[in-house]
Amino acid sequence: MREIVIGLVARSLERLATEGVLSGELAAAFLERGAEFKVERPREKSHGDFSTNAALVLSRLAGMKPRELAQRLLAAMPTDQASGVRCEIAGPGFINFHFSAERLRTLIPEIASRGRAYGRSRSGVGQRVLVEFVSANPTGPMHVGHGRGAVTGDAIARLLSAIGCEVEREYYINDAGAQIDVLGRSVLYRYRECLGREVVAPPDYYPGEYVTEIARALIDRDGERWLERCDYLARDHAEDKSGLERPPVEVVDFAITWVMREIRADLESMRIHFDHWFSERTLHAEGGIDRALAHLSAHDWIHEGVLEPPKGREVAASEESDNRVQVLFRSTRLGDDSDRPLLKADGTPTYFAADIAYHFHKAQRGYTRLVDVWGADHGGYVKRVQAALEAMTGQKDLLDVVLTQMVNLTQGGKQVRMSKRAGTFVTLREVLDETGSDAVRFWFLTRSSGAGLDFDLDLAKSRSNDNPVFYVQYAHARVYSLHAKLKERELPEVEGDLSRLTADEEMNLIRLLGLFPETVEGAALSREPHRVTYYLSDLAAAFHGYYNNYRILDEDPDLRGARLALVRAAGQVIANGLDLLGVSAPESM
RNA sequence: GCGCUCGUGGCUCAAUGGAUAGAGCACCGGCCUUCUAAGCCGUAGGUUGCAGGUUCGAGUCCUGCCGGGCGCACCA
Repeated sequence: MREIVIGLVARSLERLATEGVLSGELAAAFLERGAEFKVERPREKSHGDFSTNAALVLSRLAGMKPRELAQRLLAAMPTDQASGVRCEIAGPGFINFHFSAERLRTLIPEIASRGRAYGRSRSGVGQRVLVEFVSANPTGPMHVGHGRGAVTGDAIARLLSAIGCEVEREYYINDAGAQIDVLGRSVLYRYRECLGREVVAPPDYYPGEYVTEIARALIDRDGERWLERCDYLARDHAEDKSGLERPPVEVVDFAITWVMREIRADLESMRIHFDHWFSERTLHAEGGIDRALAHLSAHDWIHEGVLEPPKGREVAASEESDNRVQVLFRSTRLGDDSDRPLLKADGTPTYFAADIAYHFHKAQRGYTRLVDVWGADHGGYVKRVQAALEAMTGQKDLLDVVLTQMVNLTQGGKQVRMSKRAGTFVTLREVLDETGSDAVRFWFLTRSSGAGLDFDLDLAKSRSNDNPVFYVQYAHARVYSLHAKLKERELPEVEGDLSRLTADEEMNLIRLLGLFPETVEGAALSREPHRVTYYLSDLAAAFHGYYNNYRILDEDPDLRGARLALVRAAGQVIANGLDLLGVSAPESM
């Protein structure tokens, strides 16, 4: 619908320009500046279905008062009775567009014929987008926060596909680095323990029960084969960590594989599928990091220097080793507040170095756009990674980063404490088992990702109208129940007479249906899936309100057919919207 | 100290720079025994943290404060 109005305004502008209302030079500028006008949905209903500020924006250029220009535009507007669109000038020079009831009703057959495609568009055609999300370290099971990132990333990917982008999903596996050694050592610690050998907990280890499970599985596979490789765990290393050996690669791989299998299973139960699983190790192995550093170096983005310690922050006594010369990336040139280290003292790359090499790798794969979904605790890295990408590719704004805030679990109004230390750590798996994928997915998308989120376990699984997931899904199920009722009563399927739809509720419902494509496009472009969630709640409310006040299965077949057609269109849009969120649309509940 | 982020009715949150800032809970008032579920309809509730600025027009953009969250060394 919005396209129709944009088209009207554009043609009117062209006509004004070519009819010589404006001089040739002005006309060209006029048309170009015409791109700046907006067609939007007025908040105030009496202002019509759409409104444009074209006359306000272009009045200075035209040398006319806004209202005068609006008059000219209006006169040149190719609308007539048949178009079903009426326009008028209002306020300081807005042009408002009203769709006739007849014109609005044509949406119903349009939705019916487009079916699942209604809401999809082609504005993103030609874009190749890589969405990287989750990327949880393979050192333990996914927790609720990872779940939010997973759902957000997947919904963004779905939205981008819906506007015609070519989308791929990628998971970056941090299977290199110190935390992996800690994982391996944690497994060996439990391994010795399970085999009844003397053992002292190493200084750093993962305490979760899953580590013991991995250790048992390792025993099942390899028996006592690794015992002599972990003698050192019989000694205390709290004082001197130098005796800690690196765990054997076979053990580490076993553990990573085990954890990743769990993670994949969790993702699978949320119906999230990745196109690529990118291993940090392969990046190291294939020389990706050296390549990235060389690339930076060649363009003078690297220097050796000394970093100032951050001010106002306590420096742990053991950590003071300042004034050390290190290899730095000149991120300050691109607005970062400090240069960032690329190599550690021992010459091995920092995590940051690996990360920019990874993003360089992504950029070289030919995507027109990269989207990353990170936890808010990584917010401090956005600028430096973007800066590095800009330095390496010369492209600004190649990478969009969406940050997701914390999830607070509540039950019965009380907060469920999540604490690794206390062992009351709530995994995503537990929440999925408790409430199901639909509830988790929908609920995680009920807030903008930058805002904290309360997840009420009791409410999320309740079958009540206070539960937004239930409320929306139930609206969809009701459409199907009407069909069942129709058959039960042996009423004939008739086409109905759409002109019988005249009530305010009916018109409002149709208008809402027309809003769906714009909502999808806006959500995709701004990477804000919660807009769809809000939209669906609004639509479901309008649907339920209508259902409660009007008898859909009216005695009069013409009216009944028309109402059924409207309700069916609403059901289609709800199904399409839920699909964008990855939530099922049940036919009965 | 610095960076990111958020600040909107009592509560939880919406609002591509547009006209009179919207929902849902809760509250209050009314209706209801009807296609699937104790539901439905309505009223009221606001100086958008504060102060400036840009603009024809600011919750939205800029600057400075105040407050919450997250982060800040060769950890990933």
